[in-house]
Amino acid sequence: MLKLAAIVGPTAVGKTELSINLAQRLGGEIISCDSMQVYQGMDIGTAKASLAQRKIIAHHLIDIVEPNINFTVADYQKLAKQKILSITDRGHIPILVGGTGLYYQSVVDNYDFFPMESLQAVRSKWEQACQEKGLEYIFEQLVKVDREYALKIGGNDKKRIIRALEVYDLTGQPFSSIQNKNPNTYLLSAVGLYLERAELYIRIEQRVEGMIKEGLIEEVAGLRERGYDLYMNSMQALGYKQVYNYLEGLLTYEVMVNEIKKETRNFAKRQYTWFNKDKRIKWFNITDYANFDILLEKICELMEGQLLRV
RNA sequence: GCCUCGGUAGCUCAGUUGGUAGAGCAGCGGACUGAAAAUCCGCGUGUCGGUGGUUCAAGUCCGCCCCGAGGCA
Repeated sequence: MLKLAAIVGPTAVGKTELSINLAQRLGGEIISCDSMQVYQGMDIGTAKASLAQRKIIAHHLIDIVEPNINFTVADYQKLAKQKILSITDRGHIPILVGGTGLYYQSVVDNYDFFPMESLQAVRSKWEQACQEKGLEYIFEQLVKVDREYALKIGGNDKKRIIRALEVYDLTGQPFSSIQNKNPNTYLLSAVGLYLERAELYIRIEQRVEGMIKEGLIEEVAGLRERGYDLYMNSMQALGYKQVYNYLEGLLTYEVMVNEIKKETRNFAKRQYTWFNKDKRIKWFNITDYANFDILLEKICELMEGQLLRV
C-alpha cells in the first residue's frame, strides 16, 4: 500500500514551515494541496513556499498553469496521483500540504471522476437556460432527473445545480448515484495544525498586511495588465479579487484591506469545518507546545509510527 | 454649577398609545465530488447605564445617581 502523509489546516497557521522541516526529517517531498498555488505569477497572495524553500525540499503542483486556465479538482487529483507514484519510486514519502479541503479529500479518499467531454458547451447551455427561464426552472429540471441531490443542495446553489445537470447530460446518470470514493487507497498519516480562532485571526491580519507590504497590489496590477480578469477562476482568489476591484476604483484602500481580512477569516472557518469532518486527521494545537522543535518532534513521532514502521 | 441631548447585541442604530426587544454590518454553526481561496444553508449572541418608585405589567412613565457629547455661566 502506498504511503501518504498530509499536513492540513487553515490559512496562516504555519503549514509551509512545518512541512519543510518534516520533509527533511522523514525524507519526503511536498505535494502542494492548494487550488490557487497552481497558478503561475500568483505568488505573494497565495503564500507559496519561497524559491529558497523549494530548493531545500522538492515542491510539486505549484506554478503548473497560467492564470487563464480553468484548473479543476479532477486535474489536480490526476496529477497528485502521478506525483505520489513518482515520489514513492524515488524512495521518498509524499507529503500533501495545503488547505484546499476538496483537493485533499479527492486524493486521500481517491474520488472516482469519470472522463469528461464537451464540458463547457453543456455548462453554457444550462447557464443560458438559467438566464432565460430563471433559477427555479433549472432547479425543477434537476428535481426531475436527480431529486435526491436537488433536495440536498437546495434551490439557490446555482453552481451545483448546473453542475448536476451537466453531469446528467454527460453520463445519463444522476449525480448523486456516481459519487464514489475509495477511502482506503493509501496508508495515510494526516496531521492538522490548529490555533484558537482569536490567535489565528491575529496571524491572518499580520499576513494580509505583510502581503501588501511585499507587493500584492503590484502583483495583481501586473496580472490585470496582462489581461487576466475576474471571470477567471484564478482571479477569484482571496486578496486578488479585492485588490482587482480596488484597482478598478470600486473599493477604497481601507475597505479593500478590511475585506481581505474578513474574507480570509471566514475562509479559515470553512477550512476548519471541512477538515473537522475527516476523523483520520490528528490535530496539534500549536500553543500546546513550548516551541517549534517540540511540535515538530511530536508530529514526526506520530508520522513515523504510522508510516515508517510498516 | 445649570440646561439640553444621548446611554438598547461586538459596532451603528430602531423600538408605536406601557405588554420582558429587532434591523444592517460584524460574528458563530453547518454543507461540500470537474469553479472549492468558489458556492450554498442555518443561528440574535442582550443585567435595555445603575438604583428606587408608580403599575397587574416599565426599554418605554416619575425620582435620584453614574457615564458621554454639546450649550450657558
